[in-house]
Amino acid sequence: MSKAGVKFEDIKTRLMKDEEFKAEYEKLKPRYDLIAQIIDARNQLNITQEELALRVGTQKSNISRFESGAYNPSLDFVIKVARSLGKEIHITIN
Amino acid sequence: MSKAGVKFEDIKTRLMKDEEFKAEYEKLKPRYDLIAQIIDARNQLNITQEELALRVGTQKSNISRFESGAYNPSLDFVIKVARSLGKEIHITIN
DNA sequence: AATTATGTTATCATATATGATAACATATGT
DNA sequence: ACATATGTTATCATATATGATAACATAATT
Repeated sequence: MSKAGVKFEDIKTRLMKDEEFKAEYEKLKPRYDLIAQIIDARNQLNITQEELALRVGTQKSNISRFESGAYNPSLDFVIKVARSLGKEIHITIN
Repeated sequence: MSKAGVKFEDIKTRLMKDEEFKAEYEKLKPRYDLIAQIIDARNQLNITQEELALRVGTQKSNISRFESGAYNPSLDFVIKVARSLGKEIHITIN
């Protein structure tokens, strides 16, 4: 047990956290990527969250909530949003 | 109003239904396409719904329910399933 | 034909997504 | 600085996704 320096356990804990973080990130990435694309598309069209909400048939608060990534949306919801922006959604696995 | 033959209203109704059907189909298509890909992937790996359920951390009945398209799954759920099959999921809009 | 593996369907409990409203924060324009 | 537009956050009610178990159907294997 060295008095000074970094303890192995600490490193391990930290690496573990990095691993956990990475795994968590990988899991969330597709969702965040999609959200980014949708925000992009909305900005391209120069429409507000309120206008998008109108098209989708919901409230601006809900669009904000969605764009913030605060929860895990259903497939149909994201499809609805994308189509309200005049976009088709394509999902592939490989 | 012709006694015989097809009435315009009927055609209109039918076309309307076709439109509705088409719209409904277009809305559901991304979901069904994804499910088809996942069933494909599972078959490629030659694993059962039960094995997939095990990997996902759920029950075989739930995988069956999902593959049947009986409901509107969350993004995270489909991501989880795809990754349990060793696949990454890619979502793009355009 | 009998047994086993696989998939389906129904049902319940629980967690969470979604719609909705309102209050607030912040940016934008006059 | 004020007013307006835009986005955020909290909260509630309701619908629905999800986990779980069990009973059933059907296919596959011996």
